[in-house]
Amino acid sequence: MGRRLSICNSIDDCDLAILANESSRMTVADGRSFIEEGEPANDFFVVTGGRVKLFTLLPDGRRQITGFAEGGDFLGLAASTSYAFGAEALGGATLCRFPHAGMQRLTERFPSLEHRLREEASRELALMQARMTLLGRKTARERVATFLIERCSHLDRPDPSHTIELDLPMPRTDIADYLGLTIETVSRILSAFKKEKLINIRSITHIKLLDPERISMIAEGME
Amino acid sequence: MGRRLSICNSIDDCDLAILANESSRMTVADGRSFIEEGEPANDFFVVTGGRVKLFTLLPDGRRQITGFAEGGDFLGLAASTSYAFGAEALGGATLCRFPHAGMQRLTERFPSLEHRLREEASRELALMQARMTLLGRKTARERVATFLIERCSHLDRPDPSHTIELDLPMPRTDIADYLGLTIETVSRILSAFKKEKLINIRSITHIKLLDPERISMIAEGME
DNA sequence: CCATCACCTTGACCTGAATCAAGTCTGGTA
DNA sequence: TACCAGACTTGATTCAGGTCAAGGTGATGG
Repeated sequence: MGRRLSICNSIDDCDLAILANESSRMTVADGRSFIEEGEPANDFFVVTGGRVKLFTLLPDGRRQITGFAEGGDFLGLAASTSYAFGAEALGGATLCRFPHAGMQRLTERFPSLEHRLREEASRELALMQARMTLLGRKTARERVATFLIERCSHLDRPDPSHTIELDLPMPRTDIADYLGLTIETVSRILSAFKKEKLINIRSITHIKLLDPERISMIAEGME
Repeated sequence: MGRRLSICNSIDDCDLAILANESSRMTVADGRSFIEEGEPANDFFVVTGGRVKLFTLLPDGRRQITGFAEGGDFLGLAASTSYAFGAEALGGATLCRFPHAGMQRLTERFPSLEHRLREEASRELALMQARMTLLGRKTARERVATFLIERCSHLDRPDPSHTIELDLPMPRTDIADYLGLTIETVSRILSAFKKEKLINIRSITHIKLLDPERISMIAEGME
């Protein structure tokens, strides 16, 4: 997710008035949820600011975070009649909401938009494929390493130097639920990485990768 | 996957000649692979007969099976420039191959096809969401139960009676790699289910669900 | 009709990550 | 400056599932 063309770009002669007509802006406060898993799916969303987490729940409360979304990301493709996931703001977010009906009017007027949506879905599918491998086959160390590397690709300016400064805007609980681990395990492994001089933990949210190369290797199970 | 409309149905005045022009049939023998992960993605595929497994690999050979596909299923959406997965026949399969260029000609002529592809991708996304929860948060028992229930939905005639006969066309190794377990664990849990009178194991590939209701409960972690 | 081989099951044991249980750190409040 | 609450870390212990190691089973061929 992140840093790629917004859906507007697929509308060559992008008539922004029409686009605005079919959508409405909304603001979601930290921790507030705006998509309920299983509810009828009536809207698409585009994240315009802040961050959002997507998740599914088991009846007893176990949670799997299936993705984080930020500015420019598209939400709601993983839904037929009802949403296959819940979504909730992570530190406050602003969204653009597109009712399905309106989106359909848009795709009729701008056929390339439909193609754009498919591309978006494909990209998401490819990511999920990798995430299934992470959840099904990687060790805890590999998962955390993968997570760190993944976060790097969300940076605006991929630092040219050898060390990379990372901001982890989500609490450990979310990282754990994203990686299929417990918070304790995530914490322990970050501590271990620190002891191994792979990272510096400047604060809870701010981490510096001292050896991104090596962390990538660990992420792929090739350490 | 399975038992839903083929892409042809989105072509209202379906000109089969045109469709045939843009595609080629192929046969893949048992165990032969026809998509290599990471290779440039030039084709879409539709499974017309037999079965296929999709998977990703880690460098050391660990494998995650990300899905099984059968008649009518569409392959290749989870790809941008290169395939995000490998694919291999499971007991022999026949496929229809659509080069991207040809597919593009088709979507130009039949715009609703593009929509159909997006729907297909959405459906797949929703399935993957559930599978991530399985891999990240479910116990081995829950995974195997989920697998059995999932297989039911692939049956032609969902048996009206209370017990359901299932055919598992894939070896234990594939089930294990699909569920993120080992073959031993899969085997043990099937034996446990048998001992608990939840299933009968008539042969390696043929299983009878004696209490589908209860198995569903286990699958959702509510036993 | 037996041998073989591939696949599956079962058992014994081990281990990575979960669970349970203290601490510690941080930032907000008074 | 001290207090508090919530989030994080760390340690001790447990346990689900993995690993290692025999057996079983059933389809194929000699």
